[in-house]
Amino acid sequence: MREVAERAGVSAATVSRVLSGSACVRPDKRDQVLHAVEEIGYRPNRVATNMRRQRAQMVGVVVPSVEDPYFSQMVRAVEDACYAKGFGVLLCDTGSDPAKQREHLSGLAAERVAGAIISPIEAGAPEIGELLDSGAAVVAFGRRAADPRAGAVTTTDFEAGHSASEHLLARGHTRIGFIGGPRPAVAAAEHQTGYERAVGAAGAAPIVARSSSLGDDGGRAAKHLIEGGATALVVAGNPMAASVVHYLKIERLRMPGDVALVTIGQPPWAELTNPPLTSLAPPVRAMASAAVDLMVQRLERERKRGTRLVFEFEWRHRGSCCPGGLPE
Amino acid sequence: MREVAERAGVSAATVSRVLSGSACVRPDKRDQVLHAVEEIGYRPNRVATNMRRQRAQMVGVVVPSVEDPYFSQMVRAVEDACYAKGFGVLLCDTGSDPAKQREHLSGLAAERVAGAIISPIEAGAPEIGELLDSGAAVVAFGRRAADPRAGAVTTTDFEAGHSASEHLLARGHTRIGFIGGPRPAVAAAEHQTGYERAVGAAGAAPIVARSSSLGDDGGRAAKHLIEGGATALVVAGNPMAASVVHYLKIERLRMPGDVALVTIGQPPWAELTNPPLTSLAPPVRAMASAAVDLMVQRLERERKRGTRLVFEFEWRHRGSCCPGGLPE
DNA sequence: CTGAAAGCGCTTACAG
DNA sequence: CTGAAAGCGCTTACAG
Repeated sequence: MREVAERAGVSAATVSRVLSGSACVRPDKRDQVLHAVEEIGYRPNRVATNMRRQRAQMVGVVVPSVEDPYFSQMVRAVEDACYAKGFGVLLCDTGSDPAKQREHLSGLAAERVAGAIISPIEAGAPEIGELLDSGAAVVAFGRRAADPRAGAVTTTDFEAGHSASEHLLARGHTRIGFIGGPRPAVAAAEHQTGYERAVGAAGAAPIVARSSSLGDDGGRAAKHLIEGGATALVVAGNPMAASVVHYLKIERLRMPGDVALVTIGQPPWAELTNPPLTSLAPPVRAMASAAVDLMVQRLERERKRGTRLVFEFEWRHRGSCCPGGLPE
Repeated sequence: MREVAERAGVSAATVSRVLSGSACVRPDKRDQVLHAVEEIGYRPNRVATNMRRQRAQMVGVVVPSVEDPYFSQMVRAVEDACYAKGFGVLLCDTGSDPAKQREHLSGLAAERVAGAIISPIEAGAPEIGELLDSGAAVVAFGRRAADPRAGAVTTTDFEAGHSASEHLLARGHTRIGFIGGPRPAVAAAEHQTGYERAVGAAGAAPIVARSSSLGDDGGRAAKHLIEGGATALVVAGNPMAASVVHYLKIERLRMPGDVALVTIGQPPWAELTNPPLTSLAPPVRAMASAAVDLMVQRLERERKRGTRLVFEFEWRHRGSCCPGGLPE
């Protein structure tokens, strides 16, 4: 920058003002600066800018696994929105490991990111507070964070579990199984509660299998439930759904004949299975834009409490539940 | 940090030395510092560290779309390796848009990232040179970059196109179609050349449909080729494969009876279709670790030319090609 | 409209 | 082993 200033015959301050457009500069000087920038091939050093501003133009995105299409979509949409607003995206994949999540969260605090959009495994991790203390605008995605200062974009998870179950009950199923995600996930717990309430209200007994990891043992869970007499399954989460579908294929169990399936989640391959999957789709893209908007709002005007937004799932009636794939 | 130094009764230099472990410090002072850090809840400011070091402890990862499982896997594996080595990951999704790629590349240069792992749409984008000029260690992933200073981790794309075609020829197919990715992709061009060579050597005429976008019109391409008499298809890329499989489902065309399919790529849903997909799988995880290793090597000892590593595809013989899913 | 100057929070020769 | 001091490349009151 000094070089540019010299060559343009102005001060560094003026160069800065021209480049940032922060103040008016006489047109001729402006042109000289721009010219010098061109000649030298000057590239502003963003590290220095961040240093000066005491804040990195970046937002951390914390997810349990980018390989889950739910999160790939989310990351993609968040990246788009951030890019449009001039933020870089610092991707943190926790692999569903609480320890790794904690390290990533502290890392983001040390990095002085402007904001973070996190899908917390541990909603109550103290590092979330640390991140907020560092001045970052935090928005939880899909699951709420315990800290009230964090905003949140969530889905109607209880309702999803409930209506998926009712949908199956309405089709005459009385032995409905539930396969959900690992314990700490708040959303997964709500899916299950919704399921239990619906099934219980119908006088049926809930039969639940819960997986410890993200989908690895969905097949085993399905086997367990089906041997226990289940004729229908509510399956929450894409990796879990993949694992269950794979198991059914191997066992040559037909959907919906042998087992009816409703999945909570919307993997891109839902239409490629035979039959395609009836599912409750979370509006991931809309949620992602909303999350970034919420973050930016918090950045602009300081607020004490984070705003919470709730999105509804959308039915995708396809063949895995009722033969024709038709609703009701 | 000043506060910590005061409280511990030492200089800032000593605090820095304790925290970075860069030099020996008398144990008692060390403890005092650590204690003060604890008390104040001091969090080092990484922005300042980066500023001082003139380099961010970060690596940029540039991909056309994280939603393509090929890249989700790649990003995940790269993130893992970077995390282990203490680097943050700056994710840049270009949406296959050359202009966005250029902006992202310049952005990474401005950000003074230590390195970058890029899957270039435009292998010859001058911004790659700019990034290298900024001092970053650049490794191309899946496609080579034109600049010789960049390392590369690629696959045997020509061979894949060739052997996929030969596999189908060996099964008696004479009218084999090829559906590949958009033009600028080097890998896609090589797949096609391999296909053309194999088909040509067998005395058959190549019939090619190429998509402009990443998979959207795979169905249309398939329709075109099948109406043109193709009894087998080589399909390159996950999004393209999804689109083709979807089309075949809708048209109730059976694999491999009506159309035999070999895909180049290995989506996680390859085993969920009916029948499962015979494919040539790129060893994405191994490639990703190799890419990070290459990057770190370049970081440690300055070299003029980038190393190039080539990986082979692995056959996954399943049902979409020959009924039993058996090889040969 | 513009420049001189201070300072963001670290790290690292340098001297002791 | 340790401290004082310089400096990384910007931005921004402040004074003119």
